[in-house]
Amino acid sequence: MAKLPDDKTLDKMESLLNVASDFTRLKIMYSISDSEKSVSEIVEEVGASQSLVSHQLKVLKKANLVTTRKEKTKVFYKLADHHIVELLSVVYEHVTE
Amino acid sequence: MAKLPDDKTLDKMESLLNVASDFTRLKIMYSISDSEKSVSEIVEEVGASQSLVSHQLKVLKKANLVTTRKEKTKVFYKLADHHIVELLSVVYEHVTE
DNA sequence: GCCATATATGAACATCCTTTCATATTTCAA
DNA sequence: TTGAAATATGAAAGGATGTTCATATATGGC
Repeated sequence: MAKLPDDKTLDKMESLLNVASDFTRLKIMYSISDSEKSVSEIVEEVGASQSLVSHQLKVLKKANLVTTRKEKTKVFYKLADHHIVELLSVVYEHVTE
Repeated sequence: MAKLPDDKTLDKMESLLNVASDFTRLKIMYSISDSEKSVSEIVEEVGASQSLVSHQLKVLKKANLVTTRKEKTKVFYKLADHHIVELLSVVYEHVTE
């Protein structure tokens, strides 16, 4: 395994893991892992309140885990890159083996 | 990407990510990623207090991320399996690309 | 048994986080 | 421009979490 990363890198790793480590946000990430979805669609799929989903989407966006596209009154969210899916896969494999 | 896992699995994923998402614990995991180490060696390498390291090792052990081996007065810790290293790698790649 | 070393534990504190509730903002249609 | 739909925001409550400090427990050598 590689050497211990410097503190700055470890900080970023901690942040990423922190953002990923939430039940609601995990559901949201899975919800948009196939294709982009509007907030209301995510709310529907995830089964959480509109407010909560909006708050958590903001967290995900601030951490650059998702990107957005606006169309009329709707806002579509999707995962920022493939690393996110890989991360979810590795974690999923670990807990379901 | 796969379907949304059931709540039980998501709970486990959340727990694993939660445990991994801490600065001190990340350092500890890297410290023992090459080979097993005693608590005092980990304390030395990580640069945190003995108490903190012991507390966090307990967290890691409870989550089954590490295993232990006792020898005389020393306790050696090592990563439980290869998934942990993979997880660290994926996260590292994401934040350093 | 007694001491020194290694490790673990418990309480306390401060900080951060998730969630809810109420409300604000934006955008379009009529 | 008024209303409705979609999304975002702010404050507040409640619980969880990381860290420190002091102390306890265990183990082996003498």
